This record gives sequence, C-alpha cells and structure tokens, in this order.
Amino acid sequence: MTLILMDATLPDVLRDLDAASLLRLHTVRPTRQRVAVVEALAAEPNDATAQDIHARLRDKVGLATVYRTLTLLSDAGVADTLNHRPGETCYRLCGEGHHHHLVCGRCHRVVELGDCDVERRLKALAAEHGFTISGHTLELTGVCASCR
Amino acid sequence: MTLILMDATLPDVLRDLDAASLLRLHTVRPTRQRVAVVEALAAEPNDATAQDIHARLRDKVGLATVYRTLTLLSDAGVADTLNHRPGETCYRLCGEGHHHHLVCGRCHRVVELGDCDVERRLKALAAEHGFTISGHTLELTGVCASCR
DNA sequence: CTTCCTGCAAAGCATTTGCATCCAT
DNA sequence: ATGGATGCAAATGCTTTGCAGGAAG
Repeated sequence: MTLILMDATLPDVLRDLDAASLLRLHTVRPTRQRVAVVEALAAEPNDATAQDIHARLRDKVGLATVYRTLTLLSDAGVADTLNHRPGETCYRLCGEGHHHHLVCGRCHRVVELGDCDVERRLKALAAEHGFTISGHTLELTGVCASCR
Repeated sequence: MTLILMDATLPDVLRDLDAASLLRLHTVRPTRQRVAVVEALAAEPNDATAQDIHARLRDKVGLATVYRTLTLLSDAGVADTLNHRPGETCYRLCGEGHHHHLVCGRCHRVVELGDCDVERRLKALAAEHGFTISGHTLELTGVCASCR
C-alpha cells in the first residue's frame, strides 16, 4: 500500500487520499496543523522550505510546529528531504516523482529534468549494497549555455 | 590544463603541484591563508566544513577568512561544494573524483560508492541542455540492510 | 486522566558582514 | 601609495528547544 503511494504522482495521491488518511496510513496522528502542512506541501509546485510552508499558513500553524511537522513527515516517509541549497532544508511529498536539476553555478538558473533511465540503474546499484531506496537527489553543477 | 587537474585524483594533484601553484593556475592570489586552507582541504580524508578547516588552522586563519576562502575556491573551480547535510556546507578539492553516497535515513550510516558508468550518461544528458558540468552530488536516501 | 501537540519566546549554530588594519604590488 | 585580504566582533537567518497551556483518546 505504502509502496503504491510512493510511486504514484502527486495528483494521484491527492485524488484518492486526503491528507488525514495519508497521515494515518503512516501512523501519524492527523492533527489540524499536520493536515494543513501536508496540504500546503501538496499545493507547492516544487520543493518548499519550512519558511515557505509557514508563509502559506500564517495564523494557522506556528513556525516551530511547521519545523517539527516537516521533520516528522520526513521520518515517517511521507515527505522527502532535499538539501539543494546551503542554509535551508527543502521538503516535498513522497511520490511526486524524482526531480533532477541542472544548476548553473553562475546565474543559479535551474533546469528541471524529467525521469530518465539512470534511475533504474541507481536502484540496482543501491540494492547491491543492501539498501532500500526511498528517494534521491541529483544535483549537477556547472554553467548553463547562456552564461557561457 | 585545468581539465587535467579536474580529472586527476587528489594525490596526483598534490604530487605535481603545490597549493600556491594550484591557486595561481586558477587566477587566485596565493596568500598565506589561502594556501593553508587548500592544504587543510587536501589533508582532509573526505569533505570538510568551514568549521573543520578552521579547527585545523586555529591561530593561523580566522574563521571568517576560512568561509571567504572556501567560497572563493568554489567560485574559482578549485573546490566543489557539497550540500549533504542540512545546516552546513561541505567542500572538497576538485579532482578527488566524485563521491556517491548511500545514506541510511535511520542510522545515518554512509556507504561510499565508487565511480560508475552512470556518470558518463549524466554528462551527456547535461550537454543536451547546454550545460557544461563541473561537478555533481548524488544522494540516495533509504534504509540500510542492518536497519531493515 | 494521561499523553502527545502546539505556540511563543528564548536559545543555538552556521554563515555573513562592517570596519579598521595589514599586506603585497 | 593603493586595492585587495584579514581579523574581530556584531549581526543575520534558519532551525531547535524549554516550558506552559491545549487537544485527543
């Protein structure tokens, strides 16, 4: 069940399952604040920082709770943690599909790549080391065409 | 010339080139502090944070200068920036070969992977988007065998 | 009731910045 | 001399924590 969710795309997850049910599935008590955070996370087109989420939920959820909730969601396997940027941690709901980015080191432009077959190889590689992969981040650093 | 350095392994870089020459090659003025930082970076077995470097250079280089120097080295293409961990930025000299990690989300154990042919594919992929790649980080998140 | 959550404000850290001083050309 | 580099300390900004009040089972 969980696995199915993990592989589904975000729209699918939300179509079939409300935030509260998603939380229960992962043995996380669905409080008002947690539901709000999950929904905010789902509403975010890409990744979101705790600050981003809190901005959407002003007056509804305290900043500290947003931080605590995101950590909780990550531990529970509901959200993935991304460390793209130095100084802040990004989150996204699991099951949105992996994102690969091309980051220009000069202008910081970001090109988003779709899934590719590299992915399949990575999972096989991880399996050889006894790992069960729940997510990954690939960051390519370089200079984009226009900057060059 | 630069390219050769980028592809060499760390020991090679240090065998043929002292820190000062390495800096000059990248048009960076080799001050006493910068040379010290490069050497400290080379002495570090894996990645190092600014704090790590500063710990090795107590009384020799101020913390602020370590930060400024690492940023400079990264911009100049002497060092790569890694965002493994939330809250702190890691650096390593370019040319140490790319590191791939398997990170256990539960016990945080890290398994280091050697280079693999996935790399070649990534560069081709980036080229299709007009990017010139100088480095990359791949982070796989999951649960290791013993935790499972 | 009892346990877990939350909010608020007060820390905690890594990192950056302002400014006076110092160094190299 | 002159522009860049450094050190120190103050300031930032993200994140965590302590604690008292609240919600859920």
